[in-house]
Amino acid sequence: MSKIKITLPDGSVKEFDKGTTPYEVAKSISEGLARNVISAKFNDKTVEVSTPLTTDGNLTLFTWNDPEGKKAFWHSSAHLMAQAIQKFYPEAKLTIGPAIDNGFYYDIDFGDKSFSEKDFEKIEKKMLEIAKGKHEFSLREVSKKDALDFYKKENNPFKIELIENLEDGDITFCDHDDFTDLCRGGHIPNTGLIKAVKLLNVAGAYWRGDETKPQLTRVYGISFPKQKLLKEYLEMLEEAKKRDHRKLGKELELFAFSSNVGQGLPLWLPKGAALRERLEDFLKKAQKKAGYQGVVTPHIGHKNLYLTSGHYEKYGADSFQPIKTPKEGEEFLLKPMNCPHHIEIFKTKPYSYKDLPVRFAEFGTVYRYEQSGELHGLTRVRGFTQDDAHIFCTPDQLLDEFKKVIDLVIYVFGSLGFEDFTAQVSLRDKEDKSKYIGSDENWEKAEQAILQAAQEKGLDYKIEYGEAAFYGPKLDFMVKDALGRSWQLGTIQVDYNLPERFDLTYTGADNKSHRPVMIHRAPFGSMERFIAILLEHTGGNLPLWLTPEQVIILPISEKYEKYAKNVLNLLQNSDIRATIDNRNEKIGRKIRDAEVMKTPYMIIVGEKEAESGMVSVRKHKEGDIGSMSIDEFISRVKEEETKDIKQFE
RNA sequence: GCCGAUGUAGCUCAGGGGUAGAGCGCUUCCUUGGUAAGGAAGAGGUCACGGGUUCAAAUCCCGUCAUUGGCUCCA
Repeated sequence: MSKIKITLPDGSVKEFDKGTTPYEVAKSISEGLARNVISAKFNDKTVEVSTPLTTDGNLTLFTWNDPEGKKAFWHSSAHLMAQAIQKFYPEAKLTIGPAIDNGFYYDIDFGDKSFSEKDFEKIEKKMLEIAKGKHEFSLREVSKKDALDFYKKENNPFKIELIENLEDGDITFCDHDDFTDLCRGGHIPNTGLIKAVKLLNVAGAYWRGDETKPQLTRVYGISFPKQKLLKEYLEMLEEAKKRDHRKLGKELELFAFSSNVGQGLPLWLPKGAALRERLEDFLKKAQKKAGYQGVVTPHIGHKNLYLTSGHYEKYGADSFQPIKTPKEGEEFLLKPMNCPHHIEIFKTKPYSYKDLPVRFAEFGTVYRYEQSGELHGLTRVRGFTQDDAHIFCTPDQLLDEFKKVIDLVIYVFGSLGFEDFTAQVSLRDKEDKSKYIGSDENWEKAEQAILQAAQEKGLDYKIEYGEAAFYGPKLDFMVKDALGRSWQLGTIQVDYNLPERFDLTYTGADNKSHRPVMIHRAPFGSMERFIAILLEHTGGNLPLWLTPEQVIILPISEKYEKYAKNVLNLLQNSDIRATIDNRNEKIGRKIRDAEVMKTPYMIIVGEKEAESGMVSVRKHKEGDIGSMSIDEFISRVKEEETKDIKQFE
């Protein structure tokens, strides 16, 4: 029998009989690995653990602890779920059922039947029941004709469409138990490994993600090889709910919504407004150092402005509609972005190349008509404030300016503890250029500038095609919320096109007119979304320099209120945000309430303190940290307040 | 916008064809208490809104609005 050489990830090469399976390779390494191996990759192609290997190559074995292992596990679970669902809904037409980051889903056309959460329990039960049968997943090749015949018999147009787009010879079916599905592979050995199952939710999803195509029912679920892991996962979800910014915003009295004002229009309560202001001040300070100049522009702009910019053509129909002046019938739009206004500021005077770059910054509030179903807490709203700025520079300055903005974004993120962001370079859709304005040449230059800047800054970025703005490519900084959903916060965009549309010029050293390049940028992205994500990351335990109330003074009884007031004055003189809790409550109660409100420091004052002129300090979550002089306490707070914030250089 | 779910007191929620409940919060009184909930009394709700079915609707049905999980979208 001929032999094949298998290279393992550690570089070791072993010889096996031709036709050896990954499972057998695992077994040759250790029994334990063989028990746990659930998926494998051979020469960068996902294979089944039972696939016979017939050539030399690199083999990687995966267990549940590898992301690839989980993927195979969840993908297999999707098959199982589809099978269980078809037991109750024989007419349901299956489409696709992939693994996702946390679990799996299957998109199913239930026809005129409906499927809802009420059905979850019976499906879960059925899945576990089938799983116990330890049915093997086995992959087999089928001809295109046979595959089409199979689904024609089932009258499933979705699978037929999928198969029609596949090459003959490249089509495989996966069987387990009495269930067969079109599938390219990547399964666990058998259903028996699936020990715990939970369906999570149902949602509508368009076939192939296309709004114009039929809507299917997407059933989400998750599964585990141990019951305990499911329990832990559900507990994790519960914990994440506690960090939901919508819940924290209510509890900490930061913001609210009112249907009388309108959906997606946040109301900032005093504590939230003050929090925003501190963030704004923080950025303003850094921007001042970086050579930005503040500007202020109105909340509306003439429709012509957006006709010129191209925004009207692109978004006009999906925006809040123009406001008209009563007599002249002139049309104004609520501004959906600040760029055209800043461009008009640039145009108020002629520029020499010596004047550039100019950087106009504004915390500009904008209004966008987001479809009602897209609104989400503070992360997706209809009225929000961008920490916006536009840099107008010469083409020569572009790279350097762009890199400086990257520094600023990273400074902002670092100061607020967002270490695990993803940098995403958003480029044009290669296939469909009609969605964008401007020449190929301009786009080429702009995209190259971003890529070069990102590389030179050593950013670990990924490229997404089709995610660019219509006027230029972007570098986006994405951060996840408590539930792992990714949100774009900071953004930097290069724009050769709007300067052209608005005919912006500066005079060069050659005394000729030249076209400046624009950088659009917002390190926070928007105040609303940034604060939302900040709350979810900190669980509401904001850093001391940001937190609404830094210190609460808790008198033991009303006898010590006078001393408490003295302490309050001293703290306030040192710009420490403090209040007194002078309710007629016991100290234990006051402490509990302050802990619940996540107030970082509690000062307890009673007879001892009033006599000695000291304060007893308790730190949130940590408890009593002893007594100290008021001066000592003040310097402690001041020190902690500044330790998170380094100056922007 | 689409598919699904939800909407009961300021908050968190239970209930459910016969006219409204709890805990917390709030008000008043008692208590002046040393590191996570002191005690008592009281006020507070056209059960989101609009229709329909019914002798009777907060409850069932339809619509609207809002919230929410996704999809689509995101200048």
